[in-house]
Amino acid sequence: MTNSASSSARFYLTTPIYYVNARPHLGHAYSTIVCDAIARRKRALGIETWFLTGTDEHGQKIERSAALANRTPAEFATAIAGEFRGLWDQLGLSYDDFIRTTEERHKRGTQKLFATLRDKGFIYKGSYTGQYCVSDELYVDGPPGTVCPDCGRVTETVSEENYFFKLSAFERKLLELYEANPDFMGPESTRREVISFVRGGLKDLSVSRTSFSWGIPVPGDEKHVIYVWLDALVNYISALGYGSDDPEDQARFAKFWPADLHLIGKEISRFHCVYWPAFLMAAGIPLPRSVKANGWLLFDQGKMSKSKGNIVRAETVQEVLGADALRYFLLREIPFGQDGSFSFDALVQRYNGDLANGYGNLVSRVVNMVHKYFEGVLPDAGAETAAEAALRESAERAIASFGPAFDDLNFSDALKSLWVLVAETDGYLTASAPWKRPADRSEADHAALQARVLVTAAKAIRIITALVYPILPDSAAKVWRQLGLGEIQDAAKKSFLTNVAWGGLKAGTKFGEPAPLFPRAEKDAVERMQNIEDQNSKTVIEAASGGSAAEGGGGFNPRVKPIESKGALAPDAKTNKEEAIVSEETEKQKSWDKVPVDSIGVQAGDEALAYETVAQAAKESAAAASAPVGASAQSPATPLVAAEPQLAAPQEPQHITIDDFVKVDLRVAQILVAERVPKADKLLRLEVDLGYEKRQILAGIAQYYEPEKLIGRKIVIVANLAPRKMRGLESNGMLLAASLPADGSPVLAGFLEEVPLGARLK
RNA sequence: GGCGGGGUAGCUCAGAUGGUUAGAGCGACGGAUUCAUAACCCGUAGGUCGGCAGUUCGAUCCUGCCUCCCGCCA
Repeated sequence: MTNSASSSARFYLTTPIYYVNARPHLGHAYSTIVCDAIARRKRALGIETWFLTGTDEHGQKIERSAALANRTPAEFATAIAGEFRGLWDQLGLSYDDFIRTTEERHKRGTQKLFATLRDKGFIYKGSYTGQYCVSDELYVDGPPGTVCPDCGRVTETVSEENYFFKLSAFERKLLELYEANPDFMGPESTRREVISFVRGGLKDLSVSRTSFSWGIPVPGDEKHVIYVWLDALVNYISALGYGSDDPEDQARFAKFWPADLHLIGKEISRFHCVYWPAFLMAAGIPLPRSVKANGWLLFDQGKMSKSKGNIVRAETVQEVLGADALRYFLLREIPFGQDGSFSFDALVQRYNGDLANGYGNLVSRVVNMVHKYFEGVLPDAGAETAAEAALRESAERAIASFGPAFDDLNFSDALKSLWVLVAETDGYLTASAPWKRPADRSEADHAALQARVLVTAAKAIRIITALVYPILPDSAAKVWRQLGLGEIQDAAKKSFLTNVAWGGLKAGTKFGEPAPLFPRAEKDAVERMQNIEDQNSKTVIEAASGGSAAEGGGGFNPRVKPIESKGALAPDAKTNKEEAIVSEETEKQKSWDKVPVDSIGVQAGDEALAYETVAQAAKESAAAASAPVGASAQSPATPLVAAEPQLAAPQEPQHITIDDFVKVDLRVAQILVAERVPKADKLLRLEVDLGYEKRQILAGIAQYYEPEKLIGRKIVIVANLAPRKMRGLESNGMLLAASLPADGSPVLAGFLEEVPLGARLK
C-alpha cells in the first residue's frame, strides 16, 4: 500500500542506502529498480515525486575495509559509492537525489537530530558494563564468558561510557502506531515479526561508539561517534534538507516529508519499523507513512556454475538482454515481499515467453501489417463488431486491475493482468486473420476488416504500453514511437496515466518503422551471461590471491573480516543477522544461496576477496561492466569439510601450477574445543590452535566423530579459506580428511611424527 | 527453546468459511496456421494437494501428532 489516500499530489519514496563495503549486485539493483518503477508511475500520474537513494558509508567495517585496501575510509567509500551511482545511471534509474552519509548536509542533519533528541531528554549518557563481541561489534546479554550468538566467539567484558536512546519509553507508542496504522509496515510477515519484537520488550539503545572514529561525531562530545544506524536512518530527512538553514532546503523538507514509502529489505525492517519511528517520535518529527520490505533473491547456484560465482550483477543481464528485461523479470517473477529465486534460465524463459514471443511479437505483427496493408498510416477503424467490443472490454478490465495491483506493490499481479490482454489481443488477431481474405468476402469488406482489426489491436497495444511504461521504460518508448505517438516521456510529463482509456489513436497517424523490441534470446544467452560472471569471478580470485600475499606476515588473517556482509543500511553490528545466509549443504539437495536483496549479501569470505579489487578497479575505470563484484571465489557449493562423500577420481585432470598450490595455506592445528552445533546433525564446531592464533572452524563430521574424542588431536586445515557462516557460526578454515569411497565417511588427516602447531604443509 | 510462515502438476505458484471432474502460467507433446521475433492460435497433463490419526455423511481445505523448509526472537 502506498497510502494514496494520504499523499495528496506528492510522493516521496526512498530505497535503502547501500553499505559501501562491496560492489553493487543484483540484490541492490532489485530494490532500486522497484523504486524506479514506482517513481515513474507516480510521475506519470501527475504526482510530484521525489525518489531518493544513496549510500551508507560510516562504521568500523568501512574503516577496516579501507585499511586493508590501503585506502583512507573516505577514498574507499567514494570509490564504491561511485560504483553504485554509476550503475544506477547505467541502468537509467530516475532517482532525484543520491545522498552519501559522508556529505556535509547529512552530517548536519544527523547532528541536529542527535542534539534534538538529547535536548528533549531522550538521549542520556550512561555506562555499559557487559559482554561485547569485538569481532562483531556486538553487545551481548549474559554473564562473563557468554558466547557471541552471532559468531560463536567468546565475548569480552567491557565497560564503557555511551550515549543511550530511551527506546524503552516508546514501546507502547509503537504498538499503538502499528495498531492504528495496519498499513504502516508490510508485508504481513514483517509486520508480525516487528510487533512480536516490540511486544517482547524494548531496551534503551546505545547510540554512540568510542572504539572507532569513522563516523559522525556526537555534537559537543567529539570522542563519540554516532551509532551508524542512527546516522544511516537520518538520510531520509537530511537529504530533503532537515537540519539546514537554507530556506530552499526547508521548503523541500516541508514539502516532501513525511515519506510516503520507505522501501527496504526485509532484514532491516526492525531498524525502520522500530528505531526510526521511535527516533522521529522523540524528536517530534512526523512519521513516514509506510515501510515496505522486499524479500531476498535466491541464486540458483546449482545451475549457474559448476564451480564458482553465485553472485549476479545487473550489468551482466543488461549487457545480454537489456535493462528492461531485468526490470520485467524482477517485477513479474517475484511476488513483492516474498523471496524470489533468480536464475539465468528463468530469466531467459521469462524474456522469451513474455517479452519476445508475447509483447514484442504482438507489436511487431501489428506494426508490420499496418505498413504492409496501409503503408504505415493508421486507417479509420470503422464500426465496432462483437469481436472488437470483447477486446475493448478486455482492455478495460486490464486497466481496472493493473493500477490497483501496482499501487499495492503487487507488480506481479499487475503484469499478469496486463499480459492477459497481450494474449487476448494475439488471439483476436489470429481469429480475425486480416492477412487472409476468404473467397466469399469482397475486397472492400476485407479492407474494412483489416482496418478495423489493426486499429483495434493497436489500441490494445497502446493501453498495454502506457501501463507498462514504468516497468519497461525503454521498450515502451520504442513502441510509442512505432505507434506514431511520439515520445512517451512527453506523454508521461503530461500525466498520461491519469486517464488511460480505450481509443487515443487517430486515423491518419503515421506509424514508425517496425523494429525488434525484444529479439528472441538464443540458447547461448544463458551461457553468455554465465561466462561474464565466471570471468568476473576469476578476476576476483586472481586479485585476491595477489592481495593476501601482499599482506605479509602470516599472509592471512581471516579473523579480520575486511568487509562484512551487511544490510543495505548498515547496522553497527547490532543484530547483525542480515548476514548472507548460506544454506547448509546437504547431499541430496543442492543448496541455494540466499542473498539479502538489499544487502551486500555476499558471504563474508567472498567479500574478503572482493575488497582487494576495489581500489584498483576504481583506478582503472568507472566502467562497472568489468568491475568484479564480490563474486564467490569459493563456490558456495564447495564442501566446507573435506568429507564430501564422493568417489574422487577427477573426471578431467586439470593441472595446476605450483603457484596455484602455494595459494593454499595448509597448516597444522590442534583441536582445543569440539562440540556439536545445535540443530545441525552434521556440523561440529571446533576451536583450533594454529600456534600463532586460535580460531573457530566448522566441520561436517559430526556423524563420524565424537566431539570429545577430537580434543587435543592434531589436524590439517586450510588456513586461508575465506570465512563462511553456517548455522550462524563462522568457519575460518576447513579441515582435511580422506573421503572413503564406500560411503564418503571422512578420515581426518594427521601425522605420524610430532609436528609443531602452525607448521605449513608444502 | 519460544513465536510465526510454509510444504498443491517437471518448474513457478493460485485456490477452496470442507461437498460431484483441484486450477493458471511456463516447459513438454499433438494439431492448425503464416501477418509476426522457428512466433501466434487450438488441444493434450491423470498431481496420495508433506506423512499418520481423528472429527464429519464427506477433508487437500477443521483438530492432534509427526516430519521437512524458512523467518523473527532468546
